[in-house]
Amino acid sequence: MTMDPVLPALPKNFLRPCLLLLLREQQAHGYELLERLRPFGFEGSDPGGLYRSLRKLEGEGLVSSAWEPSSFGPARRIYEITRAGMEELHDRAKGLAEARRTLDTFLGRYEEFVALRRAEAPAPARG
Amino acid sequence: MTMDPVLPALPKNFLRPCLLLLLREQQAHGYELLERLRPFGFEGSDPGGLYRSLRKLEGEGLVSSAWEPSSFGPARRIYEITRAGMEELHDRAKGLAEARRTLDTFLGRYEEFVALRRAEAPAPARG
DNA sequence: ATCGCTAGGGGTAACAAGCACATAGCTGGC
DNA sequence: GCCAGCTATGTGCTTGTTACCCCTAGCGAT
Repeated sequence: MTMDPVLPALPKNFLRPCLLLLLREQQAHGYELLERLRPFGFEGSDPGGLYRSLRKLEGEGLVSSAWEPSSFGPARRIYEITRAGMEELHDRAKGLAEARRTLDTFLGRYEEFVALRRAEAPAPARG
Repeated sequence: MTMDPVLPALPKNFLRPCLLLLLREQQAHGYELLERLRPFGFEGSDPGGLYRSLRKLEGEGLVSSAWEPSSFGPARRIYEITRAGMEELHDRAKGLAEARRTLDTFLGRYEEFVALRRAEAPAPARG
């Protein structure tokens, strides 16, 4: 059944550009990114996927990492965006801007039809 | 390599809501939908996926179909949206509106950073 | 009958997402 | 020492989606 109330319907590989953007704003380790990802629709879940994605980005040379020995807990792997990663981010941003335009088209036509409906049948069950 | 110039990065199940919207505007057969889908970022490709999606929608009761005997070519299957399909469309539209908000967040922060950059290093190579 | 067009459909391999589970280091209590 | 609990990083497994390429069938014209 899988009955979600609204379900986000985020873009396809959205996690990757989000990570690149966040790392561009500020280098970080995975656990921290998990928190900073929330405003982008990732509800704090799935650390596994996050780390996997980070390792993949590193494998592609888009981010680099180094261990940081922590004095109060286990060592962390600090991720940093590379120059190639920034270029990738630019490209993805272009694609996402286009996706937004497409979404606008969709939502525009959707709402247009809703408005039309309302005009045809005003106050269907009222009074 | 598979280097797409921009790559659309559309939402995950975007085809489905698009089909529902198009069928809500006007009933149609598959081949026609293939054309009408273009403004939504589907470059006329993959008829297979389209038909599969349509059959699935029908299996879920969101669209219904009937054969229309054509006098000048092979018969076509005409698809029509059902009431359940319209409700599904409403739900998806909510989700997509949320996705657009998320995209706005992303692009806002992205451009913010780009602008900041430009302020730091104004006119790098300009006569 | 066969070619070419329109229309509808299937198979599959690659990839992404989601979920649970495993590992490892450190701190604090006993 | 030892165990519990926290932080931090990671792996495995199972599904879902996507993308690509191929196949069938009806019809009109040659």
